[in-house]
Amino acid sequence: MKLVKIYECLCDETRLRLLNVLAQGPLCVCHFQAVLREPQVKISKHLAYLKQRGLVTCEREGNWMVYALPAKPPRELAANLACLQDCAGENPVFRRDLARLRKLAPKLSATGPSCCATVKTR
Amino acid sequence: MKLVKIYECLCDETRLRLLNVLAQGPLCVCHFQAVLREPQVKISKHLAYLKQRGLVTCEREGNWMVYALPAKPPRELAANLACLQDCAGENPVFRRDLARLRKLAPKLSATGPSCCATVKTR
DNA sequence: AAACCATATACCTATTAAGGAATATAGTTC
DNA sequence: GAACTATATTCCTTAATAGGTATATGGTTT
Repeated sequence: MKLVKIYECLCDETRLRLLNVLAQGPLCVCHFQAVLREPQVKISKHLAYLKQRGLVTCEREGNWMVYALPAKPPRELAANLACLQDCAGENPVFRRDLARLRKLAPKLSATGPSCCATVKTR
Repeated sequence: MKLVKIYECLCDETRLRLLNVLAQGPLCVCHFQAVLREPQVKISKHLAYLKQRGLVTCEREGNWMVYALPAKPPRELAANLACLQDCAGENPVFRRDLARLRKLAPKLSATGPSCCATVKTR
């Protein structure tokens, strides 16, 4: 994976927020909307951008699309995601997102992918 | 320093190469030209870009402009520069740049800023 | 199969950036 | 001060990206 391509993915705030949230576990688009409070198009397009460059994977579950970080990310990606985690803790926006995610968490399955689909089937 | 701004600086290959070389120590523009084998305008403009965003500092020494990484970079920057160093080692382009820098090194002062100016005055 | 839901895509506009050619600037040397 | 050197800036063209509105797609439910 080309280093520049990784950084291109990281140089947009919305995408940083998506990746920061994803570090906590897989999530579907509608939950991203709730956590980031951004319109569906915006979220969807940035996820598509990330997916095309291999920064995230996705899987359909019924009506929902569940996005996740790659299971075995290449070295450069792993390093940069770790670095992002390291830096994101200080930023209020990222912290607020994680707070909202946590408020959502009780409704999510503890075991399955943390998504609407899982919520529904339980 | 905003995280996104850092990544904006990192998402261009020329700038990555500049920063990779700078990790070895300060350097002037003409040496960057020799190491990267890129035209002066290109180097100069990318250095200006980096400087404006605080990723590098510069100081005039006679006719030469000596660029360097900031003495005390903010946490996020330090983390990302370290990460870059960690990743760059595998990339042939970065390695080749460092090899060219080393070939230049004997001509450079061991103590002062590794630049033409220093070379001249010794 | 029709209505419905979550998500993706197409199309548009505005902004940003990259690269090159030519020229300007700041400092040095004679 | 005139010629010279290293570097910066201006101007241009081209390409990429962000964001929004509207619409399409794929799967589900009734």
